Amino acid sequence: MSETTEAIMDAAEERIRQAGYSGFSFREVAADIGVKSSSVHYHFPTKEKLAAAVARRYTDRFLKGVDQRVAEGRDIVTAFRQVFGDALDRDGRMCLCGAMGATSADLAEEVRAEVRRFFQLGLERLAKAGLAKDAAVQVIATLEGAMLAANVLDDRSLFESGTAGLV
Amino acid sequence: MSETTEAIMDAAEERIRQAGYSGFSFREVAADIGVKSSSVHYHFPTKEKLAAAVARRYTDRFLKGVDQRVAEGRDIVTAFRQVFGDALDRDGRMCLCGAMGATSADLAEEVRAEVRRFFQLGLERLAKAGLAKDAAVQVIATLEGAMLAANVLDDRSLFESGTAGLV
DNA sequence: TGTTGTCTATCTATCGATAGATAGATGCAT
DNA sequence: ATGCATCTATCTATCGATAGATAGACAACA
Repeated sequence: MSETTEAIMDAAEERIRQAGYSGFSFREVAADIGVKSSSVHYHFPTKEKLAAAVARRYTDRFLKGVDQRVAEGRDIVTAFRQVFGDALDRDGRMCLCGAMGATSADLAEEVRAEVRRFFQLGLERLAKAGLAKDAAVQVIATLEGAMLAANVLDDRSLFESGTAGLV
Repeated sequence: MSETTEAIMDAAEERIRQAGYSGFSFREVAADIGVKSSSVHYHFPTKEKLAAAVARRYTDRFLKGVDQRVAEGRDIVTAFRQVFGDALDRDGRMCLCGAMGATSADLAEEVRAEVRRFFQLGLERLAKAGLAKDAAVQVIATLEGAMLAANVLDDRSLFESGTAGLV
């Protein structure tokens, strides 16, 4: 993947996490990295393709982080909590798939499928680690919701306090 | 409040819950109720004012539902869970303030304030009923997140299973 | 007659997307 | 080694559609 392609995806991820799928544009992403919007189209023919690629990369990176922490000996719930917490700290924003999933019904089909994949694989990881279905759903739900609350009220500590009961 | 004003708010609420703040438009709302977009502007001068009014009505209605259930003898967490569940069932969509809050950083200031109010008053109600701060945040977070997961995966039962652990 | 509400018509700005040109790198055949 | 062709990556310019917003005419009604 070329340098520009990666820069486009980075900028797009940040924009989407801030404003959602319908709230980001080729022009903004292009301006962020100092090219023209037509150049973004060269790398990603449509908005749908760009958002889908960003979502897939996000999910893969997310799961990799979880697996890594589990390999280091942490229990699965703590691993999830840390990776969500990192995303909140490092980027200071919503979960990408939470931001897009909130308008799931309005997403282009390919994007919607990637967002679904994020939740499905997350639940799968938790189930394979031995959690019952209810517990797995509760973990994902609480983490996503706590991230949302922390963003809305602009108070990072809400993520900690909202998810403390999980572990 | 006039009949048209109410119809506008109803249509806007539905649109926003489906597509978020930046995903709904005056033209769509107008078409939904069979008027022109300029007529919507007559009742709500700006998009910001319209969304803020819809959010305030939503929050007030939401809290009224909670209070009512508490008055009927239900415990506060069950009351919250039922009201969230009703919103999911009756409207089949995200929580309005969840849908907008996901892009909180991108909202017009007045709208952002109303979304904040929803979370603040929700936490306040839970705290007044005796819940510790951590517990209150966890309840709101889990309910919002479970609604999100149910929407993304298009499976209403995920809301039940994700929030069963709260009560 | 004045108020209320809706209309038509229009404005400016931006959207996603496309066409066509260009400059530079790469590859290959003579 | 030279010269032609292709590929890559960007540009400028533009498309039709749509966004939010506004002005002014018109109708209903008190």
